[in-house]
Amino acid sequence: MPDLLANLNPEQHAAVTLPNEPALILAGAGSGKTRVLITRIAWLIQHGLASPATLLAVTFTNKAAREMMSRLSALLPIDTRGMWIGTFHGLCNRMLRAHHRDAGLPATFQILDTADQLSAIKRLMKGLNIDDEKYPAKNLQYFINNAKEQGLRPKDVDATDNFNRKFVELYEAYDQQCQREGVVDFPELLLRCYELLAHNPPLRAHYQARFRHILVDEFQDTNKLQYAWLKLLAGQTNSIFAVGDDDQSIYAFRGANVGNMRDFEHEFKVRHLIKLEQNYRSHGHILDAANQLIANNSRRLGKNLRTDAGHGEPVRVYESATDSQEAGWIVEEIKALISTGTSRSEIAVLYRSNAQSRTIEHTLVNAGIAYRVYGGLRFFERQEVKHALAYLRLIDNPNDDTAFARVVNFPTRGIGARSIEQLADAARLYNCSMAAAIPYVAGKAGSSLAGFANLIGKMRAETQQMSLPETVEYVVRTSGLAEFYQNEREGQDRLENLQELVNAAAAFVSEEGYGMDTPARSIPLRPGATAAPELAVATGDPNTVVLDAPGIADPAQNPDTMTPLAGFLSHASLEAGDNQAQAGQEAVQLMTVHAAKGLEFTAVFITGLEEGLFPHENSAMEADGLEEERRLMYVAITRAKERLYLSFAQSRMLHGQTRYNIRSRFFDELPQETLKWLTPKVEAGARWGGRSDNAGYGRDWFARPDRQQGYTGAASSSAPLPAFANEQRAAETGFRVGQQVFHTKFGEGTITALEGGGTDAKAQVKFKRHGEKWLALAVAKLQAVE
DNA sequence: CTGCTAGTGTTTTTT
DNA sequence: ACACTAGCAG
Repeated sequence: MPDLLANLNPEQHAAVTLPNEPALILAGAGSGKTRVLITRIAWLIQHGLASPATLLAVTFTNKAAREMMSRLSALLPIDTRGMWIGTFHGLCNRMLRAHHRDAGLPATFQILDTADQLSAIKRLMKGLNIDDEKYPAKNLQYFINNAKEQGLRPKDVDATDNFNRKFVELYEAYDQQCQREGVVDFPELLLRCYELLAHNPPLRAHYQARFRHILVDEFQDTNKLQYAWLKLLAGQTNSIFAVGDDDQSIYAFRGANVGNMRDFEHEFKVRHLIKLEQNYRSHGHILDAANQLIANNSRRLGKNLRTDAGHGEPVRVYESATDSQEAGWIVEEIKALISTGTSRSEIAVLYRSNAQSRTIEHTLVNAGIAYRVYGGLRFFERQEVKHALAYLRLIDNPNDDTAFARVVNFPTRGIGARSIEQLADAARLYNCSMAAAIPYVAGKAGSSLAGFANLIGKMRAETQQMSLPETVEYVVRTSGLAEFYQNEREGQDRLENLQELVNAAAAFVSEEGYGMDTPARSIPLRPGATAAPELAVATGDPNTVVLDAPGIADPAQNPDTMTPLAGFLSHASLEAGDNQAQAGQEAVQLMTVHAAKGLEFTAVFITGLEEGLFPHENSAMEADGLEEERRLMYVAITRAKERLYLSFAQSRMLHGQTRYNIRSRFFDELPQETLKWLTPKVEAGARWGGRSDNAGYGRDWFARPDRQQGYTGAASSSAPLPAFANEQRAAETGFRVGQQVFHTKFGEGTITALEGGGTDAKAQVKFKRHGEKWLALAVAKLQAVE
């Protein structure tokens, strides 16, 4: 029996061996959070306190779920496949498939990803003749998802004004459309599952009796609905083992509610609150910086990281004039790091927003340094892959209008916008799907549509006995997609991706344990399994089935669980694939701070540390926005193991305009003794002439004279804006940065910087012909050009 | 039906 | 700056 508890520190040990009672583990960055979670599960099983079937472990990402399963099976010789370890959405999908009738869904219900959802909403609004100017589809999408994540159906939403009433009305129409088409969006998976349990006492009792141990990772990221779902599953008797870090809560913008941690503590009367504060990642100075920064936040649960490693190196700070200079310096440092033996993949360049990567990428390319950027299109989001999936979806569920609209004329088969409009009208008239409305369309349009219907019908018939990979290959071929991309000049990559989709289907079949020949659209009984593991309450023997609630469908006998095809389509929606280019390559890592959460690197650059950028200006308008930015900075700092660089630039190109920024307030919140300024530290007031505070925060950076200003929110229009440093100078010197000026000798130019005050005031001017020059305003005769 | 142009948006992101 | 989309001309 492996000693699971060896090498755990006292807090980790205590957390792993807690009794089965509500527990909150406050796990600081780099404190071995995942290890505790996994060891806890293994320990429960090893000591007979739980069986794999009575455990439920929830994560936010598939990556985290996979890591949990692989590390768990490394600790204990168990098959993690049947265990309820997964993402909120994945687990809800599983439950809804098993009980789709109770949930009011067809067996083949399909999942709309965010893009599918938006096109479904656009289609709906078009049909209802809604003015997209007045009610933008994107806003409606946000409104709907937000409502669902609060657990609100249309009838529950408080419609305070006509505008909101319209949104509620559209929300209702959207839900009806989804229901008719047999599709669910992401938040619907959770809400539907929540309602399934809430409205079905025997089913709820069944799952409550089953999941004696509920473990939640990244608890600070849960939203209201996810927390409500967890409470429902826990019931009165079960406990939740929640692991999280309020200081790393950086997803409020997508509905995460840190307050859930406090609520959980009170509502579950948590007696076991354990803080993991021993950090195994970073050197001392880095942790000191993180600790002191985050201490500026209020309403924390409270935590201070400590390390046994020494102070290590100081935190290096660099100021540059421009963003390209900043990039140049980063590249030089990277070269130096590489030459002293640091692996490229151990170096990360972090930024607040994606737009910042461009300059850095350019500079890296020119220097010939391999890098990789996180983010971007993922495999199942590629258009050719989505096209192929749409055909597969239509085979399984002809009512899926989103899939129908996507491929009815792709590859082109003479079905134009007019025909599709006619068809949509007919579908609305008969309240049926577009596929079902085809017979009602007359004329030429009708016959070409009938041709498409025949194609889908033929595909459905001929794939009846095919395995999943065969089905995918057949569809890619028969749909005409393969031929289309074959003939397309730039279609080679897309063609390869379609082949990759066939491979993905084969991999899926093998990973899920289906027989390779299992027909894609039949309900399989997995070979080797005497029954589905889902409802097997194993008491020692994992193959012993004890259905502890009579009348609850056993997925093994119930023809209502997922077919390989439905499973694959779910998989494609729920797991869009890797979004990192050429994984595994020895390359410098470029990513946003958000994307860096959970990762660690020997050397980390945090770039663009400027007011307006980091903290981001938009955060000033949001409640607790600044605190979230600070947590983000905290996450960024704690990624570094040995060496941390902080940099900022005086000017930066953004959205085609040069912006002049002052350094981030975060510099003032760090312990100065840990910082080593590589460029002279200029006191905040000095550059701009006597101001010591960080003015300028919250300014509307995007004001553009050539474009009409849209609605920017109440906060920006009603609250008086603080004075902006450059404007402050403008009042004293009569000039401002960005201003066009004329000089008798150098001609026309633009002011790029202002410095000093009174008789010492200087301006840096970029002349069209003579380059950049510093001019003393008292001497040079600069004229403003209007 | 395809290809161009004008217009627009532009923090962070998973499912 | 740049990428994406909607609308329209060919």
